[in-house]
Amino acid sequence: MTENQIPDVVIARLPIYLLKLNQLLRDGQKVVSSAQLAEMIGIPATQIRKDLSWFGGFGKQGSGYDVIHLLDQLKNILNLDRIWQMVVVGAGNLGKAVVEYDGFRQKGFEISAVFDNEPNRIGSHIGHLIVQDVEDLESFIKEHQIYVAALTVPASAAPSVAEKLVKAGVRAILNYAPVRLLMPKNVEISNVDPVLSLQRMTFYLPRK
Amino acid sequence: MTENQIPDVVIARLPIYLLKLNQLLRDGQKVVSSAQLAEMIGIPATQIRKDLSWFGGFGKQGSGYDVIHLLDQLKNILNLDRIWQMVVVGAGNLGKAVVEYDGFRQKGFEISAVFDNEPNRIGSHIGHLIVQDVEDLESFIKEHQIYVAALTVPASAAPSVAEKLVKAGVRAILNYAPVRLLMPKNVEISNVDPVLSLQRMTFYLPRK
DNA sequence: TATGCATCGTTAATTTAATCACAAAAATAG
DNA sequence: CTATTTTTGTGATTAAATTAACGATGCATA
Repeated sequence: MTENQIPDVVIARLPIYLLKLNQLLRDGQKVVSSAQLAEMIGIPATQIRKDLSWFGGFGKQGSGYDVIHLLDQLKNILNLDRIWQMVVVGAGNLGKAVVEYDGFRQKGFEISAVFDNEPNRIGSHIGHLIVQDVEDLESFIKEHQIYVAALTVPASAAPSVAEKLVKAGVRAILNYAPVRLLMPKNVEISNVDPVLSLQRMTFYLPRK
Repeated sequence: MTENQIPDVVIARLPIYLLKLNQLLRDGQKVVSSAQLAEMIGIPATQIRKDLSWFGGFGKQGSGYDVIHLLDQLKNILNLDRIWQMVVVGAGNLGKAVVEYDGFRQKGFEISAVFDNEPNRIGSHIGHLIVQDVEDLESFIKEHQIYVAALTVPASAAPSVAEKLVKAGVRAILNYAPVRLLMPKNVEISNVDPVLSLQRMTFYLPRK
């Protein structure tokens, strides 16, 4: 039972390749070598080739990778050859910013509903959406078969809301709350905490 | 010259410990063992001990770590025993959200100015700040000795603005633009790109 | 004060990831 | 058509990170 388990770090790099390939596509470049891609991204070429080889050979010896073909393949691998419906829980400033940010839709993540528990927020408009009562969260997720959610509630509320999301069927959570959520291992979680990033970087700064 | 180089991954975990310790402090817990901390965070206890041991022994055998003391030590290690002044470049929706988010200030990162290049934004108010002309960015950074910046401009503008920041003296950039910025290695960069996180997670989702 | 238990700090072992090195394939030039 | 160059894909190697193991130390209890 030696399952060909692909490392997480490899998966995490694929979206970066995707980003760069999209840029090359816009620039009208048809073919790219691992060396060129590597230089643009700032990692070794051999790592790109190794990463891609987990999924088979996408390149052509002597010339490199066809940009469009590699893009298609990566989208396929990452399950990005479809639109993902997504709910946002928490309609405060952060939730509002997430809903109004157009980058999600552009990349295939469509926000189909926003929820909150505060009566004065429920019913208000954010973009083209109307904030719904978090009471209706679970039924909405089940009915619309939602697998992806963004969590923009305060840290104190995050664990219980996350649990609700998972119970209803969500399998990927983008967590903006400054807490670490413990999840069953069939649920993916990504933490968006810019403060943690800053706190990491200050380690390397001169001590004034 | 066998410099005791501390791995990046270790540094990246310290802010997570900090986050949890702050929570324990608020909960009034005085002492915590590596095992308890580990369980709360969801990583092995031995990793926490190993990580901390890079910086010396902070714990007491038989009982564990004094929460306040460990907090102090970690803050010290991460250079968080001070306020960091920070500029934000880009006063669009994202920049506005960043400036209005109170979490930075609460954790010791004070936003001291916002810049943009659009004439109709320059002079407008965001929170208690007035949007300044990006022309004045470099002189401001030099004059106020700013080392930290958040970049909330469009992807197309990000590389040139980043270069300006670095030239003026910034050494840590929180990059919200969906591009990979190549930086000299004495400059730290953290990318905040929730779409990349989503694209990573969808790999693990059932294929519909 | 002595005994047992809890927990750290650290060295060693194991696992995982990154890099090297090169054969094979395709393109290009002569 | 052949030689040369380019570039991939991958097995082998090296490096790095994680995990395990355990001695040493402090605490609690009788």
